[in-house]
Amino acid sequence: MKVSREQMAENRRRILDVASRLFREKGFDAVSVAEVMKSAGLTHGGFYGHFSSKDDLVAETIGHVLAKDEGSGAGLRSYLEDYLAPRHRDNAAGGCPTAGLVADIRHQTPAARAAMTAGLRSTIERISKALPDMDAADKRRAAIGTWAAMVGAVILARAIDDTTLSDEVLEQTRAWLDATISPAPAK
Amino acid sequence: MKVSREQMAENRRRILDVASRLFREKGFDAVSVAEVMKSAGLTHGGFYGHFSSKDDLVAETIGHVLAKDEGSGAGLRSYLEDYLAPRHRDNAAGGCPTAGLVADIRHQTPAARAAMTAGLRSTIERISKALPDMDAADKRRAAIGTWAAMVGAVILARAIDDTTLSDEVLEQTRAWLDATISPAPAK
DNA sequence: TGTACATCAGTGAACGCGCGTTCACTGATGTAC
DNA sequence: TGTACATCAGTGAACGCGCGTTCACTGATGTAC
Repeated sequence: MKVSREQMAENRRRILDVASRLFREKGFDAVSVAEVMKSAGLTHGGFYGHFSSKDDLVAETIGHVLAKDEGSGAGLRSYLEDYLAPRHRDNAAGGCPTAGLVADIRHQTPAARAAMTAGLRSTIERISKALPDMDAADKRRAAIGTWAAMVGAVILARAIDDTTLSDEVLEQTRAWLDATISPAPAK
Repeated sequence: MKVSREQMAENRRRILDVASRLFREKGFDAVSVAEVMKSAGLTHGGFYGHFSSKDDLVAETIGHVLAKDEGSGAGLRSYLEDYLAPRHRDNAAGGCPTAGLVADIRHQTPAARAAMTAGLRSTIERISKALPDMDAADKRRAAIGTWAAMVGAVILARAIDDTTLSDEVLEQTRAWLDATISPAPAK
């Protein structure tokens, strides 16, 4: 049966929300169109009224989730603390879309890669602005290095089988970044 | 037809070599058993004489490729230079197994995760030993942070659609790590 | 404002396809004599 | 060392299954009067 225009827009939003969680949790390939639609409370046949293909959903989802992911607003130090935490590692579905999706992007369509590239560009700029006083070139360098280490550490920690080592990777990376970001903030 | 014992052992080795390249290039899910066997010069039916399942191949491949990946032997600085290079980014099939496979491991069997964890543990130790003089705790911290940034940077660089930004991520991470590893090596 | 009907969002059965896996068969290997 | 035959690595057709996608249908929406 037909639904109202607002209902349809809300359905589309719910499909994207649910897809972004499922994709982060399981990866693009391991999530079926039927699973996304069922999780959104719909049947799979209606999918193609909203998206032209599963690839289209993937690209739209990346744009959708990165638009929402506008940082905490708090300082870089507390951002690091939340990011490099077991809670974040264990919550891929609700966690950073970059950490959850970036490695899979290599095998997706050009539209999906473009959406992810835009997200990465803005994240690097956001981190750069949050860095303490240094000249612009140093800020950009530190922002890129810091972001690479953050994403890398969460990906490594999620792969590791052993909680002790996994926790250590997060905690040591956090301590190391804390130290390198401001070499002497005193105590 | 039956083949000699040595031939069979060589076939198994070739399957693992070919699988490790294909998995790094396309990801575990996107490579079929038939594709691996064909690339190894065999037919798909013979696969189950060597491995009990595709999951088994995945786990065996990780052990196989990590056993081979015994570092360059050269110094850490030249390792960084090769690792954080466009040539490495563009050669996922022949590149670092960690950068190529670690993000996918989350969705694999416990055996596969255990093999990857062992590889990560030994890589961290290897980097730790290659670091210049500092006390043991600092070495381990720097090794973990450095490794996270290396893996993260290559994964980010491979996701990015824009060569300029991708090159920049590699180069800035390299420069940043170079600077943080030895704060004042003079010139 | 109230009615008549064209529109179209969502339904669910059905499709073709590629996947992992199985199995009856083949013929070279390698052992027993 | 040479022959006879049991073994078994590899072959290729076939299987069941889940996937992305299509389509005839339904019935609430929202527009024309």
